[in-house]
Amino acid sequence: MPELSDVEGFRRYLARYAMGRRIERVEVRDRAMIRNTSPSGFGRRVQGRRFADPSRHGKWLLAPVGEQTVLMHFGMTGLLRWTAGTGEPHVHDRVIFHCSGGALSYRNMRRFGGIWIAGDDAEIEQATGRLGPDAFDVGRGELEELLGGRAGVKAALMNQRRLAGLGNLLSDEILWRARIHPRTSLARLRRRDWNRLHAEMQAVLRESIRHARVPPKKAWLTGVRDDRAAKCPRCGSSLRRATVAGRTACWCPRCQRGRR
DNA sequence: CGGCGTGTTCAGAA
DNA sequence: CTTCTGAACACGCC
Repeated sequence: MPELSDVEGFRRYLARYAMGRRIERVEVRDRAMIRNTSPSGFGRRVQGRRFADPSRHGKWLLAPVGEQTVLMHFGMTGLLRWTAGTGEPHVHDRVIFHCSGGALSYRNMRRFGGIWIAGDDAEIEQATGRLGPDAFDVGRGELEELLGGRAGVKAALMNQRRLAGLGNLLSDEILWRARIHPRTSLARLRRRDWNRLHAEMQAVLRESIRHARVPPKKAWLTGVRDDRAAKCPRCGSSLRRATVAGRTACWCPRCQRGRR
């Protein structure tokens, strides 16, 4: 699930339900999900403090709690749930922040990702690694500078050190709309390609954030890509899929002409 | 049983 | 250093 737009949804969700609440107790149901300290050390650093206004950088959610920052990464199957905190937890609730008036669950089926605690910017970077600027904030000129090089365009879009937040679905959607083949080398992009790439990136992100996911609309690649024998929503050609940059990419061989 | 997936990381190679 | 590939991680669903 989680790419930039999903995590932005989680950020708003946390702000809506948990912000301002005092953390009474942290229930660590899977200690492997607390990634850079022990469950008890984690608890000591956040218990008795309140969730403040959360932020997001790429696919990372940063939730200030007192002087500390709780960092969450959602892997492929993570999400947040706010509950009354009184019933049986869900099987995949790995960490539960019991607050005054409810509980925030970090749920994650496949257990990729996890939760880190950081006391300053250096510790934040230790957890996240170097991240490029958030994709939603990047301007047209900046995009070309950030992605400079000769990598394939899909690989570059998904490289979190260059540009933070885009994953497999978002990069495919953006490239499909911009009519650029995912294997095209950055060095081959012309000015008009860069213009479309940036415009479509902004448009896709804006609409995806509005839906808190990449919307599976039939007019979008994401709405049809999972069907067998899927057809391009724009021209009706059979979509092609293959491994690009280590992921299963989906594209239209007619709209997105291949150019190495 | 085998294959697959909206993510990251590491080793190894070109 | 850059870039790419494959494997690993973990779990549920075909």
